[in-house]
Amino acid sequence: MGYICDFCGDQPSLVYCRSDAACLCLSCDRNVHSANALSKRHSRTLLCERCNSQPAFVRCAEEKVSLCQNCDWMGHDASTSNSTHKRQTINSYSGCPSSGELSSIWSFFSQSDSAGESACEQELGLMSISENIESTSWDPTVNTISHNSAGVAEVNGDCNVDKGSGRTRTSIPEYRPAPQLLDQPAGSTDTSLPKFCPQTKYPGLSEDDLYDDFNIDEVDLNLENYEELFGGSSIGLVNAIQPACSNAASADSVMSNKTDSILYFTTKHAHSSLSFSGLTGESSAGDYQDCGASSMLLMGEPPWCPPCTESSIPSATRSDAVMRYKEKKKTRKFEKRVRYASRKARADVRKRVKGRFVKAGDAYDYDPLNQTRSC
DNA sequence: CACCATGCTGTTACCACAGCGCGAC
DNA sequence: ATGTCGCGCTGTGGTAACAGCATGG
Repeated sequence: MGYICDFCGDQPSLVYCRSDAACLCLSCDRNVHSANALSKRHSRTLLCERCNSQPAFVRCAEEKVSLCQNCDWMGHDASTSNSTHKRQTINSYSGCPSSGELSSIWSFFSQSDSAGESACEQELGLMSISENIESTSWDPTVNTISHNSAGVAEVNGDCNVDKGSGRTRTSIPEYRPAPQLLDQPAGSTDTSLPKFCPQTKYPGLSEDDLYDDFNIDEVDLNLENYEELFGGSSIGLVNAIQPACSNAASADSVMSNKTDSILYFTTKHAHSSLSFSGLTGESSAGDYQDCGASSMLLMGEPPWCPPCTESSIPSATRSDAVMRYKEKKKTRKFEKRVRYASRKARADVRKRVKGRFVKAGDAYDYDPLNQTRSC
């Protein structure tokens, strides 16, 4: 990733698509993400101009560079004079925005960066998460779990109203093109810094839908069933997170509300880099940084995690949400995705000894075709 | 409370080989 | 520039082995 567009391999990359884990030039970004409805839902943001590999989440007004969380920390450490630099959050976007719309989100974004209007822009030139929101079945009150949902731009500005149901989404702030200036210096990190991460979209239960096209499946590979999601096997993960959370609720209180905390983790996991299992003590925050979500595991309390999870969510609402979540999971398909049907076909008929493939002609104890033994 | 045995669940390695990708020519 | 060849790697499923956790004594 980085420097050159992953798609065309020609133009400098400018945009990072977390769904595709790809760095794209603006032109390819439009082309790729205008392909279908699912790709339009991909959340994209600018590419970090320092490391050229991570999604940027903040714009340093002084240095005029877009930075990922890691580079921001490195460059604006409290011990340096740079810590006083004014920085502006960089919102992510979905859909197929025009350069003008990008400029409206990112005041620093120059329309000259773009290569002109595409057919996609002319036809679909709106960025929106409304489609995603509509698809969610979660109660809006559940979404109040997250309070930092300003991360996604809503150009048509009606995100507070669920078009499908007409319900008011009080928890989702209206998009304001005016830049958010970060007044606090980066040095006062611990608790404040992760909270302004704009990349984290609606990390409540509705994430399930927002990232349905790719993330949840990957989560499901690791957390196959509901019992595991809500049961003890995740305790270790939560406990692993816990020591890093300087001001988070105690592990006991977290686990006392298993459903919610595991859902928090699940959605975070869905947001963060694809594999969590490889996280070791030697790993740095930057290694697992996905602009906030994953690094927050290391750096502090997630911004969407309310100080008191137990009291802020009515138990009826929670159980209602859990019930819907269970139903939804039930309807999902967890079939293993076979990439090469021909290989599967061969494996299906291959003779085995204790489950292992044997050479053709050798003795076997299992024949998938006729269930007989050769010896 | 600590320890141990038992049972259950989830993960991983193993095997052969067709087919794919890539470099060399 | 294009086609051919050879080599190395990948991925496929059932099973055993192993790890980890929960429970009861």
